[in-house]
Amino acid sequence: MNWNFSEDRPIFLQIAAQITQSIVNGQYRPGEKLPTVREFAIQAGVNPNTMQRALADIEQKGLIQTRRGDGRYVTDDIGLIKQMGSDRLSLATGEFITAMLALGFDKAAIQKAVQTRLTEGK
Amino acid sequence: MNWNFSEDRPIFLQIAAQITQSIVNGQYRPGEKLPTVREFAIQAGVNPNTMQRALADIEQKGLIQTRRGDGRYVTDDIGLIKQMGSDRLSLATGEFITAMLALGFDKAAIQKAVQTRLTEGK
Amino acid sequence: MNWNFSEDRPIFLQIAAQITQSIVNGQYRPGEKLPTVREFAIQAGVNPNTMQRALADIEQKGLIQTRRGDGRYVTDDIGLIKQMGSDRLSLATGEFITAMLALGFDKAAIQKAVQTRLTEGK
Amino acid sequence: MNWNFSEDRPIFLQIAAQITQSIVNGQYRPGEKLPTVREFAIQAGVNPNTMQRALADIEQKGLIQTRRGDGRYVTDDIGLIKQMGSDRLSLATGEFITAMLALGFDKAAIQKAVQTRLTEGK
DNA sequence: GTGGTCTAGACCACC
DNA sequence: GTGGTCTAGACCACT
Repeated sequence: MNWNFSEDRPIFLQIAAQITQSIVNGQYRPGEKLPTVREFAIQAGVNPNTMQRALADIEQKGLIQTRRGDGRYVTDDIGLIKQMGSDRLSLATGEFITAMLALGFDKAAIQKAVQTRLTEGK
Repeated sequence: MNWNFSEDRPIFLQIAAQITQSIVNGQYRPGEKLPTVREFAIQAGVNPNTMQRALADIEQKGLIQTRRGDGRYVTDDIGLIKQMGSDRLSLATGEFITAMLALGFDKAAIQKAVQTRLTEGK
Repeated sequence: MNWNFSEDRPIFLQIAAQITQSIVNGQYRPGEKLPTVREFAIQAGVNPNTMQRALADIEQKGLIQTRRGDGRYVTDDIGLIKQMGSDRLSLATGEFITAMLALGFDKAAIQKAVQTRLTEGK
Repeated sequence: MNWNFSEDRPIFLQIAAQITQSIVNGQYRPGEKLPTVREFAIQAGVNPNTMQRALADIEQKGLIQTRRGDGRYVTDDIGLIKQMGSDRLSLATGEFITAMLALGFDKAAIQKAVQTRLTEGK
């Protein structure tokens, strides 16, 4: 995982987003035990408090669960994980398109821009 | 213009983005005189200082120009305005796609999501 | 005269400086009649009030004199004009060197920078 | 640092220039932590907001970096700092010489004035 | 009447 | 405790 943060958003949110991402894309598998807060914190080079907050954020969404005295585990509710991914796709797509339409681009232009980006990395 | 702000980002940035948008999409035309800081502030329901900061932000990008003792004007550099729009489209598209790929969606899924959204409002 | 103004200083001061300059360097000769405020204003593309203020500024230093019902004339006090030039040279040199020393450049570096600039246009 | 401000320029610009100067001349070293906004503000006898604006100005040029919740640090990019110094020297020299030539002084006169000033403090 | 600057003081997010 | 944002209100320079 590449832990480089931008300065315009809270670090803990960026961490939460990245870990969530890793769960959704399967890098951390359902039911798998996660590193400790301290390990995560060292790895990311942030204060343990910050990491704690990020994990609490994810837990609150149900993606991870804390077993006291044991550690944190990815949920084994595969449906929830998939749901989370779909939600993000849907939400991000909606925001993206709305913003571009507001800028005055028409549907064809947006479609073309997406197309170009998707194929250029080929 | 709809001046409703979300709480998770600085208001002055949201204002700057909205006014920039209005310039890019042609709502404010090149060379046109803008409302005064105070008018804008009242309209948006914010403090004149906040509005001033937003406008300074836009000016710093070259989209508007200040004539002291007179008022603020949209730049008449049409190229710059178009450029700004293209930049935003390109940047937003890149971020959107990168984020979705990171979530584990493949190109087909992304394309389909965009397609669906674009045609559904039809 | 090239009337292009920077935005970070009052326009009337920039105008005053330019006209003063033209008197010091002999472009307007001692005793010569100057254009009217209105002519000057049109030429420079500014409000007559602004030009008026600039000329008042110069007059207050004694470089020009107003003869009511007639017009404005450059002073015929050649000594004063020369003095004004020397003052500016001295003042500007002092400010320039003080600022550069404060930035940490030593005398040799400053001298070299001046030398280079003076000879490069050759 | 001597915090005495002239009235003809915005205070925040004067502050920014002075702090920039202190970074360029090595008074604040690369990577060093700067005083807090409030400390700086008290020291200079200005409102914290004014100081904040000055620091934001410097940050925008890349000379300092903000670590949120922690403090501000001088950049450790020594090249950038040196560059900034050179830029200022070059810019100031150019402006100085251009202005003096416009006043009608020839190269020899300018050179002599600089020379005199540089050696007189000896 | 325009924009620009400054002060004072409050509140919040973040580490 | 750190920086960031916002409000309120005043004053000034400029056109």
